[in-house]
Parts: sequence; structure tokens; C-alpha cells
Amino acid sequence: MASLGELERAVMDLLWAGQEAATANTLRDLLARTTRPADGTAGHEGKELAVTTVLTVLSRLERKGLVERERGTRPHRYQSVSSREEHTAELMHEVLGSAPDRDAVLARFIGSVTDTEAETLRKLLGLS
Amino acid sequence: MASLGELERAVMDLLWAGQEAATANTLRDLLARTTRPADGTAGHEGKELAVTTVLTVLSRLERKGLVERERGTRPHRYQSVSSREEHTAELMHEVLGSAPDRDAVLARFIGSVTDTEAETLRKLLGLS
DNA sequence: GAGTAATTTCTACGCTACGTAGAAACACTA
DNA sequence: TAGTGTTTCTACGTAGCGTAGAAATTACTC
Repeated sequence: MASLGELERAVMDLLWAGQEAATANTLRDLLARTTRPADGTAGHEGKELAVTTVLTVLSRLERKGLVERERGTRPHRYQSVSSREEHTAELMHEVLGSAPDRDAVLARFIGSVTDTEAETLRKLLGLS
Repeated sequence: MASLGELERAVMDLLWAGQEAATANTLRDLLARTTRPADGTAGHEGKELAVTTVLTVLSRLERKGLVERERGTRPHRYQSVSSREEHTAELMHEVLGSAPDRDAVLARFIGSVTDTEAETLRKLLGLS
């Protein structure tokens, strides 16, 4: 119920980055002009995808509950259901919940957190 | 680099639960007698798997770096590379790292943590 | 109202991961 | 060296994902 393919991920990244709902065509263009990350992992850089490809991916993302679309307007407009942070936090909870001893996991987790992250956590937890 | 199949997961659960290294045969027997979780999701309950099946899965888990084996002894003995907590915490870090704004994710994460978990975290962070 | 262009859905194919296991190779013992 | 337990190799079915053409739908124009 969690993992995304490479293209699915790329689409979600665009939807998360943009504030407004986007059409499949817009997304296709954005995907085409997206230069791939520094690590050179070949992604679909510059590659102009077929619109149907983007639509298929969007449908699958919708089925997974990550995306919703306005069916009223003619070119349907798509947007993410929740923010990237929301989604990521949910995933973290999912992972945490996959182990019986959550406290033990948290201990390990905190053990390998950066200093700044620890500070952030203290602030967040100190307020309640 | 993360997700496991159903059988792979079941094998890891056994390896994580048991303290000692186990052979493929032992694992096959344990898998056979494992009653599936309450939610009734049909796992491979009672089903007696072929040893080769277990061996294949173990090889794949080894390739993924989750399992190591003693090649010296004749029936090879397998064990998990890291504890379940270790592994789960690593996964959490991986997920956390998948978002650009880690602090924002942490905020959401903390926002939906149970009270007891929050308390655990405070202790771990020296807030109490 | 029919023709056409844009849009969406349906269908499909190749690839990879995983569950599954037989066949073949290997090693140890009697 | 023959036999038995063990491991590796090979393979098949299923499912998810990237990919996109074919077909259906919709909207706009004349």
C-alpha cells in the first residue's frame, strides 16, 4: 500500500511542488523539462511522454488514493490528496507500526537522528 | 530498496523472533505451523512449502542485505543482519529522507503520535 | 445535426519482483 | 561409489509499473 514507481513518484513530486491542480498535458510538459537528479540515475529526463501514459499513471495514483481529480472541467485537473509532508509522515507511521515493539524502534530511530533534527523534535515535544 | 513480499516478510519475522541462526528446513517447519494473523488475510498458513522455495527466498533476502548465512556448516544457517528494530528504524529514516523538508515531516509525524510514544520520545530526547 | 479535434478510457505489451518448485549439481557418509 | 540431504539453477504464473495505441467520449464549429 506504500511504494511508488519511478514515474508515479515523479508525478507526485510535481503535484506536491505545484500549488494548483494540473492537467495531464501540463504534467507531461513538466515531466519533459524535468532535469534528473544529480546522481545521474537515468530517469525520464527530457523524454516527451505520451499523454495517455501520464493519464494512466494519474488513474493509478487516484486508485491508490494519492490523487484526486476534478471531473467537472473538461481537461480534468489533478491534485494531490495530501501534502508531501503529510504523506511522508503517514508512511513513517506505517513503518513504525510494522514492528511489534514501537518504543524500541523509536529508540533506534532517535539514536541516529541528526543534531538539528533532535533539536526540532525537542521543540515539538516540549510544547505539549 | 525497501519493500518485502509476503513470504519474505514472514521469513524475516521468524529470523527476527528467533535468537539463533536457523536452517531452511527449520524455517519451513516454522512457516508451516505459523497461524496467520487475526485479520484473516490468507497468508500461507499451515501450507507446507518446498524447501527450495524457502531457500530461494533466503537467497533473495541475502542479496537484499537483510540476511547472512554461515556457509561453513552443511545445512547453511541463516540469520538476520540487523534486528527488526534496527531495520525498521532505518526504514523510517529512509522515508524521512525522501522528503526535502524533513523538519516539516517530523512536525506532522509528531503531531499524530500516541501519548505514550510522545512520552517515550521525550525521555529519549532528555526532556524529562 | 454532422464533422472534427481534444480528452479520457480500454486494452495491451514488455519488464521486474515475488511465490513457487522441479531439475540439476554438489557434498558427505556408509 | 552409491545414496541421501543440501544447495543452486532454471522456470513458470501473477502482479505492479512504464509505456502507449485503439477506441470511446465529449465539446466545439459550421
